[in-house]
Amino acid sequence: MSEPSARLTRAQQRRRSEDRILAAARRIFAELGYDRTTIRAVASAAGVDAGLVMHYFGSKDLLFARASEAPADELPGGTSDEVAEALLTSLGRRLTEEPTASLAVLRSMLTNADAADRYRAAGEPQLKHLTEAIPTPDADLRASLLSAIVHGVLAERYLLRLTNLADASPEQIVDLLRPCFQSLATPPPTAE
Amino acid sequence: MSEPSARLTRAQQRRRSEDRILAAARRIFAELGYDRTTIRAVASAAGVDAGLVMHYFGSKDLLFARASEAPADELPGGTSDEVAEALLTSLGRRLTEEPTASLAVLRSMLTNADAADRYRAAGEPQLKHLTEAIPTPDADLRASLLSAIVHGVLAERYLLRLTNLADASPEQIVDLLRPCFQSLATPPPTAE
DNA sequence: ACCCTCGGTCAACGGCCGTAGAATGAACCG
DNA sequence: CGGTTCATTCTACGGCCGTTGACCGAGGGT
Repeated sequence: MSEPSARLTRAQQRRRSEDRILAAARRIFAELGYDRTTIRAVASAAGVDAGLVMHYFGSKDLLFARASEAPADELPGGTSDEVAEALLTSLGRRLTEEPTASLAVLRSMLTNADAADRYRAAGEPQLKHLTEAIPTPDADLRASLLSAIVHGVLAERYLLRLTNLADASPEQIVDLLRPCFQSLATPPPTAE
Repeated sequence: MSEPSARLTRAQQRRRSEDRILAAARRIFAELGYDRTTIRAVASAAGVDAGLVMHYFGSKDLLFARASEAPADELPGGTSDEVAEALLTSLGRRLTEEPTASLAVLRSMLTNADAADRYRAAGEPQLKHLTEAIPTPDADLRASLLSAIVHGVLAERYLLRLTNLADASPEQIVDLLRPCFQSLATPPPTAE
């Protein structure tokens, strides 16, 4: 009996507004970073008043926290080769479907302590995972280098939009990086 | 008759103040990035008034431009192997002596268009150089990946200070990255 | 029909920032 | 010594921002 178009219950209204605010926040945080993003701009992009954003999310920090929530990729365990391939697959996916929420963190991490913490927290389990799979004493450094490479590529492709990286196909990037990842994940087979 | 300690000519005074302002600006821009750095903070760290900074440098943008001037590394030409090794050497040097001026750019490039342009401009000749030395059709992409790796490592070591990367010795990092760089700089010897 | 609830707006405050311009006093030059 | 230059400081303006609290009006339960 309810009209299919207009009428919304209060809960629906609220949810719709919150979703629109979060979507706008993710987009703008990812585009401008934490500092240059203003609550007023987010509100305006979401079609609401700035006061409403405060009302629902409490503060700019909390809004950023909510907007940058992103499920971390689960890397399956296994040999170092398998983990390297899994990391490549994860990178390939992130090169295919632009991960706006994690881009917000990536964009802001160099100038905002909260975002930096969030970045560390998101990367830590993956780092631990990688470290455990790499059978060398310097496993932790190797894992960190792998992480640095992944994020360096993502940053230059999506944030800096360096044309070479932005135009390349995910497969091409992944294929070029494969030997790179393998050399870091596995001890050199040359000496034995 | 001039005291060895105190008396300074006007030109000396000016030069001393400009140098102190530039040094403070480099440090703070590198630490906080463009946006969070205030002229007042730079002036205070340099022991002068904010008006003086404006008087000498004209604007915050111009101050940033002056503070982030850094001579680019010249990469010698040669085979792809040699260029890869030269890039590694350059990275090793930047891991040994912290390059404050380029850290200011690195810190700010994700949130400031000027810094992003400066970053592109600084990297472009090196990229061209790398591209010319790599004998594959996808040389430009390979060069960009190499650049992304270098800057990813620098950012995580100096800006994010991820402990694994911050504690490692430059030699260790360079050695681990060598096969990585070689695999990107040279076509795979497997297929032939 | 009543009234409480609550989504939403509006106007304002206090703070920090980049920047401009007047004022001061010492260094320089004749 | 007198006047000019110039390094330096002080004060203030206008703007943007995060945040607040009063206010409005339409649900929605009873």
